[in-house]
Amino acid sequence: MVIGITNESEDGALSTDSPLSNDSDNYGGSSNGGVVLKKGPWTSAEDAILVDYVKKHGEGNWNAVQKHSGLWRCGKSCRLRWANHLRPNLKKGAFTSEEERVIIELHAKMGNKWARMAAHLPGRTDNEIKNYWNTRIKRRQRAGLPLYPSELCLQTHQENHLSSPGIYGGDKGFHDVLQSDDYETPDVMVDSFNILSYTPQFPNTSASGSLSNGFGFPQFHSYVPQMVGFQKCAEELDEPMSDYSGGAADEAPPFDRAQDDACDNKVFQSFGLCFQYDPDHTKKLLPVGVNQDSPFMSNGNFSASKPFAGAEKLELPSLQYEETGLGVFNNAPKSFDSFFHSPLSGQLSSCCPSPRSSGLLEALLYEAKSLSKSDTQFSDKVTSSTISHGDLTGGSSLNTCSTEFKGHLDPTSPLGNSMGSSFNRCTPPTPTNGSTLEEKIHDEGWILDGKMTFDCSRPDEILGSCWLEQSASSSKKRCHVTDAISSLLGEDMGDEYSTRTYESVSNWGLSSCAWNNMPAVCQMSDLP
DNA sequence: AATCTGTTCAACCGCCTCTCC
DNA sequence: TGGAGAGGCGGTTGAACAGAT
Repeated sequence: MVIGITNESEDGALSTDSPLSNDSDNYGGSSNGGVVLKKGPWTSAEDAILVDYVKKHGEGNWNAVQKHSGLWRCGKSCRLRWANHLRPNLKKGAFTSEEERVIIELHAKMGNKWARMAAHLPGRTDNEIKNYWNTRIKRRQRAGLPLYPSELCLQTHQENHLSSPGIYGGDKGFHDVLQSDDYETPDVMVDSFNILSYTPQFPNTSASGSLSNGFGFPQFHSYVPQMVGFQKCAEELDEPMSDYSGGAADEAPPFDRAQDDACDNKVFQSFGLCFQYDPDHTKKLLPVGVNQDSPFMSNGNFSASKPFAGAEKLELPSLQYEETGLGVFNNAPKSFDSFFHSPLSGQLSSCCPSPRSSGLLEALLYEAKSLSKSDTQFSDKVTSSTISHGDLTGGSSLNTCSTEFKGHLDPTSPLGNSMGSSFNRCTPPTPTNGSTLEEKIHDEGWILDGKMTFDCSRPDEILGSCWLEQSASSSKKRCHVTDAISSLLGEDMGDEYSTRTYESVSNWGLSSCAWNNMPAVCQMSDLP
């Protein structure tokens, strides 16, 4: 049976004898036992009916509203309307600065627990908060700002540092976490205001004296090229880089000194991945706090869906902060220094503002532009860097990148997969030959053919030796790259940028090496 | 003035948990 | 104990609006 729907004028006045419904043609409706329930915007008449009903019967039993009031709305819709718009004591209007502050704090601690957050903000609804947050995310993303104020990060970090020795100092290595077959996101259940955070542990790194703790802010989950920004900020602060990289045990990095917001932001934006620095160079500078549970890091992206404090059962990411998914290199200060002091780094920092809110495409363009400006100098590095750093590997087994590469492309990679996610996110158009970009990589060998050994810890070398040199020495491969990038970006953009963006692609690979915990030296051999 | 693009926010949907029988 | 219903929650959508071109 379909109940007849009457129409209601725009002002809510009923045009027929029933206040219910109407407009179902416009907004559709769901069938509930043959009754077509109205959907879409509520009219004032419907609101009045609902308010009247609640006054008489109280909240709850929403499915009974329809029966008792004749309001042709499903119970859920009634509940939502009441909770979000009709219930008393609702605050309307923009959030106050205090409310915003609370939201930010709460989100840092809770993640996307809108309802729980709303409980701390009288008069505000979860929907409001959710909308606000999503808007804020976009806004800050556009502005290239971190989601959370640095003070909050620092505060939270300090709390983390103090409150979670078991996590930071745990025995379970990051390898274990990452590589266990049954890896799963660790749950960190905490009291809402007693924050614990989870940061994966890395092997061969001391719980103290590493930058992991110091940089264990999600904001620092970025990528190496952007570290130049960090350096720059350090310079502005008159703080030599060594102060950071060689910090004493338990010494928090002096981010609290970066009071200047602009600089502060630079710092926080600049460090995506966190590195653990081993001063004796025998250990790798490993990405630390590559915490996929972080709201900032998932799939190499900034995710706002999770509290960086690690509260709550952690969720899959929902969005954002598409960080430039570029390289992650894991090595000791030499790499830092060489990178920082390389012409490339200088130009990167000085010429090309990092696309903070960029996604893969932006990252590509950014990288392309950056690298194009440093081509001359950079090429020098390229031609001299095809070396193997076996000394860094110790007894590490060498993995062929053909194997690892598949891992990189695995969107389920627990570390979020800079490369896999990049490809998967972008889902490049099918290249002309019908294969995907990934397939091109494998099948046509424009990346991997030939024997090649490179040091994953040396992005400059990888960029040079693996990709650039290959490309430089083989017009064919360069063309392949060009084609692939064109496919990825679309013909127009690809034409413009592809001759540069193969460097970026190499960064993805590099990033993936680190993220997938590859040995420091990756051997590209025996590949098609 | 028309069109395009971005933003905001109300509402819906699907999934999950809880409660009751 | 398990199934059904109700409610809650978070993600997503799309209309309305505003600003830019």
